[in-house]
Amino acid sequence: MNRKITSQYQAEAEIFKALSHPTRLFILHTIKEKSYSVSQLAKMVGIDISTMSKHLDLLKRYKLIGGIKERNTVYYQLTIPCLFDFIRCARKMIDCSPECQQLQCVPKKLNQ
Amino acid sequence: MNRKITSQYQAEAEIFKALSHPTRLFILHTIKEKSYSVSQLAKMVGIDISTMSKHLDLLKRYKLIGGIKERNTVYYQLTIPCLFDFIRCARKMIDCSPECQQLQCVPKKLNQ
DNA sequence: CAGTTATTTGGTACTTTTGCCAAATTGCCA
DNA sequence: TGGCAATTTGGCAAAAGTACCAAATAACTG
Repeated sequence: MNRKITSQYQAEAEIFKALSHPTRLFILHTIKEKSYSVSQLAKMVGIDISTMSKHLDLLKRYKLIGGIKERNTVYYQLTIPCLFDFIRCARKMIDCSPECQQLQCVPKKLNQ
Repeated sequence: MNRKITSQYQAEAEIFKALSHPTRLFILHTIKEKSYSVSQLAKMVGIDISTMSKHLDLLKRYKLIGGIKERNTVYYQLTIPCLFDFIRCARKMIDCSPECQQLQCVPKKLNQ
């Protein structure tokens, strides 16, 4: 059954993995309003340009962002507008715990 | 600035990381309707019980699931009901690409 | 209490991810 | 064409994640 589960959830897991690094979340939030170049983003975060390039490449591979080349600078921008509906959704979930307690949707008997 | 970004997006990134493994997504979907024990889940996936225990522990650390002990078996269940609103939301995003093309929300000039 | 069952923890090996440096590539401009 | 600027790629080392086995723990049962 291992194979079956893998194929079913692999793709989904990979998207989450793409979103599972602070720098990449920063990128997505930062280029939401305005495109930035690789070196601009690298400077903002304080990491090597090549490292930033690789983060951007990863996001590009999952079609979350895309780059537009002007002269010899690549400006990155969001490809999927609904990405932020999603992230808003994620935050709602993350903040859910207290709400959950109000709504009493925590399992009745939790061992500690 | 590195520090600032880390603190701001670290927590969010960690939640995504918790969701970035096929087995853990399987767990969440499987215990949605009905609680299962560690060994039951391990058998379904076809991995070692100790490995499954560690996946469950990770999800528990992020308060996504909780365990109820009956006799000497621990049954795991979802803690956050809105988790699936979120996952539905994630799937919508993942399936977004074709929609996006219809809606022409792909950047105008994408270099390949 | 001794044995059994279920889970967790510790240890180890393997793989993947991340980040830097250096080198290669691409495209502009004099 | 030669040099410059921006980005990408390759290589390596450190860190993190994953999976197994074996041992430890916890809780029931005779």
